Amino acid sequence: MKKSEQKMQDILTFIEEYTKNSGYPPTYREISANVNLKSINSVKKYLDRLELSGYIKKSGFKSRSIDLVKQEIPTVNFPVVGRVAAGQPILAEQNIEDRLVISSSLIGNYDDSLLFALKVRGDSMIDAGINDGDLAIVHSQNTVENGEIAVAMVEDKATVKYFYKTKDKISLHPANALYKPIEGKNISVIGKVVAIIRKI
Amino acid sequence: MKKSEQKMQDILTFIEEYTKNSGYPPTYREISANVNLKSINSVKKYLDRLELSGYIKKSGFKSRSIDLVKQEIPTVNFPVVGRVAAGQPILAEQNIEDRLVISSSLIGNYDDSLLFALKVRGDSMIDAGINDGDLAIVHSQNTVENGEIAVAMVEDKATVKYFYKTKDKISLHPANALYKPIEGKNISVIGKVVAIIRKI
DNA sequence: ACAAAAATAGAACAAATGTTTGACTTTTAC
DNA sequence: GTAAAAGTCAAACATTTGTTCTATTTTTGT
Repeated sequence: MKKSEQKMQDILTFIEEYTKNSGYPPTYREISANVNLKSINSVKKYLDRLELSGYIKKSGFKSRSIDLVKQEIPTVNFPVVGRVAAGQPILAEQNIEDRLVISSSLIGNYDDSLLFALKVRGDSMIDAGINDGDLAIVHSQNTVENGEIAVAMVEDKATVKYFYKTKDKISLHPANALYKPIEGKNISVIGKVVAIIRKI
Repeated sequence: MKKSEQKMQDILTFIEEYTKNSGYPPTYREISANVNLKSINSVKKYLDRLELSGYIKKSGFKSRSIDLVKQEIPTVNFPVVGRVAAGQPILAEQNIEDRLVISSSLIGNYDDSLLFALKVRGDSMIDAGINDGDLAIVHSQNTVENGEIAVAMVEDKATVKYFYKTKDKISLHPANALYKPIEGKNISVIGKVVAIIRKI
């Protein structure tokens, strides 16, 4: 590696760290002081190269206007809801216990604002690999396809089950021989389980 | 709400958006032009208030030195490794297929740089709720406690199993009656499974 | 409605920051 | 090894940018 390429790398690293720590990018002089370059002009030349190479973007004559064109990992940000009370909207302020972030690629291509997480209670879905205490990532929707895992409200309580619908009724199937399917008209789907997360 | 409090809110929002879009914070004049304030001095007074209230931090006389004291959700960032080849270090460049981010709170209190993820192959751990295709988040370590779920190298292949050690041998137990435990001396633990993620 | 307090405006100022220039030194490529 | 290219340095410059000051207007609390 050329000596100057190493310096280019050093400068880029310094900009990244500085920006992360401060919340704003460094000045040319701050860079020069930290990468062992006594000339501000040298810094400018390196920054010009970094811009040409596509690592940063600058806006001429503006101070601290180094924009790192970083390849951030895309994420989704969603609330964890605690008890789901009937009547209330699920995402009401008082239901939200926490907020989490995960890579978008870990779930499907869903709208960020329609996602929420719910702690699974009980072992009724254990044969589907969903254990008591697992966190279910749920996409809010009023209907799901047959065979998909749904979150549904049954007698004012949220439950996670396989969803099946025939022409005359809806049934929720557990994945555990110890439990019986739930059937009835008074079942409303509130979402589809799109991912499961378990802390071990 | 007081009129000036609304303006304070507007300014904070503008700073957040500007910073997100540009990668660096706005100048006083840019703020003044965008929140309908013709005086730069007014902007300064608002920023002073915002700093007193703890919403931002400034460094006197520095340009664009508005640091948003945002309450970011803490995350960990780790690689997804593909095939695990024997001999090579697991985290070698060529093994890394992707990088993911998840909230720190979803795993234990582990060192960011020792985490990696591995796609689970087979159904040998299905009774532990770990299915074929699940993503195991693994903490690199050379030993685990009895009963914990480990990633171990067996005949040059990585496998996920319950770990048990007696005084004379190590055994790896599947969670599936169809499989038999693996025993032997030629077993090396490379990590402990700390979380499971499944995309449905 | 009124007085006090707060907010706004405009201008001038000083510090900082990016740019340019030219000479010198080191590195690179043959 | 040598010449060309690239990198470094220092200084001067122009622009941007935060700060300060004073007067005026608007808002607030009673």
